[in-house]
Amino acid sequence: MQFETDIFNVAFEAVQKLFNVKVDTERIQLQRTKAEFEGDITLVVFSLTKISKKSPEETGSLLGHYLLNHSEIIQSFNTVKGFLNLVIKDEAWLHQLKKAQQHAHFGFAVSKKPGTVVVEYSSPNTNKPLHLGHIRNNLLGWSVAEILKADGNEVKKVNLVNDRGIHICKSMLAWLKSGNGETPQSTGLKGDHLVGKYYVEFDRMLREEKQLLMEQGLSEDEAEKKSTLMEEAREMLRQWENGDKDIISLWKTMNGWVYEGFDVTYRNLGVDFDKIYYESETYLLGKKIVEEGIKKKVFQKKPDGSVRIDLTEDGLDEKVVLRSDGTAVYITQDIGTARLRFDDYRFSKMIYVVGNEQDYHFKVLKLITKKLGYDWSDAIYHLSYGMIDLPSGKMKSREGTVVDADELLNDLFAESERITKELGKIDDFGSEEAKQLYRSIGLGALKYFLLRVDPEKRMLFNPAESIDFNGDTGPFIQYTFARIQSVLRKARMTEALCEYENRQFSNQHVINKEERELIIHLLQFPYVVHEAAEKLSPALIAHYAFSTARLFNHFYHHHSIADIENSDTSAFRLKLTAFTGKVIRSALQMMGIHAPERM
RNA sequence: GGUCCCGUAGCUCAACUGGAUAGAGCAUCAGCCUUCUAAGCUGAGGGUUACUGGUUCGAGUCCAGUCGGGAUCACCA
Repeated sequence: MQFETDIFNVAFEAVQKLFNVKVDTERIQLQRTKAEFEGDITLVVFSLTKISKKSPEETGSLLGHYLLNHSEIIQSFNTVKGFLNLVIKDEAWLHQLKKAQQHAHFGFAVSKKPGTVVVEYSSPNTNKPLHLGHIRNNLLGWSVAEILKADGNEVKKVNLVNDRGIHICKSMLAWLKSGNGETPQSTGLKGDHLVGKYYVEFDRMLREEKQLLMEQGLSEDEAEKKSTLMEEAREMLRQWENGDKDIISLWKTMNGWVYEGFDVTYRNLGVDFDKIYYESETYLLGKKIVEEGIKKKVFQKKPDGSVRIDLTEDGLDEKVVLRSDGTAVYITQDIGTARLRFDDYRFSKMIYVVGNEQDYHFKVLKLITKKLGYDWSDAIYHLSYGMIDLPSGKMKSREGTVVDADELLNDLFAESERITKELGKIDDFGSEEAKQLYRSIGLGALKYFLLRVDPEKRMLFNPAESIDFNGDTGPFIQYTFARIQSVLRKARMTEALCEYENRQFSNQHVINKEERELIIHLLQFPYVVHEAAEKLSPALIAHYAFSTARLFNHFYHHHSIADIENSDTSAFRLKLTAFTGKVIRSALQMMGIHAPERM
């Protein structure tokens, strides 16, 4: 918060002088004053009454007088119960505003922090197309990485493609059995969708087989074990790990289709990576580490051939790290991948953006790396985000209740086109320019919708209502930006005002209520960015961007910015408007949302 | 069953390390475009923060219990 340290220091000194005690720093609590009271910053004095041995009102009043006399920036104060509300001088705000406006990258950290932060996100399986849940993951990961960069961190975005394992074999097997040589070219299907079709097909065939077995009196578990299809899939995985030429070749082909499809979706979403890891390239290292771990007695080889780790003492269970047939499981490769990453980046922190359904997995991963003696184990952090629910419940790919990423994007682009055309504000745009705008508005709606919610919390998406373009939405913020640019454009074409950028205002410039509120809010931006980075929460940026837009619109409707008699006031307001635009653009940028000049 | 997470307005979400009268948007109702973009602005109604107790100057926030929802405890990922 702006002026926090200034006031803190004087308050600290005040307590010492007035009550003759050196206080613990946490006793001095500062916060923004609530809107319904007069003041900008509030000192909560309850915790100081024990020291002052006076009533909260009296304590506040004594401190208030001291602060008023010893701080340059305080205009006045009032006490309500145990709250000491401080009014900061307008000239102090204006002074800060001037400094902020001169800042080339206001809101972004000035100095670099030591160390490298690795952010893993996306991490798709190559057996099915991306859905809404993956979109939340991608946008969260991307945005968290950008926010960390803005806060001065060296950041590497990495993706871990889960390109091997039993699930891929299922798609391959189904394609071999009933694919008739279909390809993306022959079907016109996007590659990831084609492969996904066969993953679903495998599941259908398996259910059929299990049904037959269960009719013979087997339980579901037994049926799964007895299933010849499952056995074939497992056999395929063994052949794959043995490097069987045909299997590898088919695997390469089908994964290739998926990657082409993913690339399109990633491009649409505007996410990118510094490095892509493939499980097929890390699982062997994982297996090697497991072998070493057996010697170190971290893992135990069981009579059935499987390798396990006993985590019961840590409150968890016994965990398999290698199957009895020697093949690797999920955690095996994750151990290898983590180690490889450390060798690559020597990270000071590694953030895994992965859904909360895997909380257990990451507890295990952290524990295993710890037991293996890796000191970077503590640097592992699981950014665990909530699932997206539909009104009907959880999304399930097998039951076809998923919201497909590509479909959703296209729907949003179409909706944005419809609304834009209806409003008719960009009728002079060329078709390509218009198309770009439809995309950026559709994406703005989607990204804001997903990022505004606290990552930890699960959220609800209603396909029937889809995503709004009015109110607390991305397009509202984009619209406010476009409106700002429009005002500035007009002013630049006015002879009396075109020089507004070069005009300097005095700290004694008189400001109104709406301007004051907006200025104070704008000056919070760097603190918000810092907090968002600490909490790894793009939601804080989203809320901030929204309230910035709301405050600006409020100001806009109460005062005329450009066409007024007084050119000093006008120049001041134009500069304030331009600065607001800059802050909004930076905030949107951290969420990957484009700020359009017109819409 | 064990472990963990969640329950805030009709709906979707806020509420800084415990702080003042729990805030926004959507939806509903009533207003505002001869003026810088109405994807906007102004106003109204809407709450026992699931429930019961406790901790204290103060609890949506912390603790215990109850009810309701979810995740996980795979030789799936």
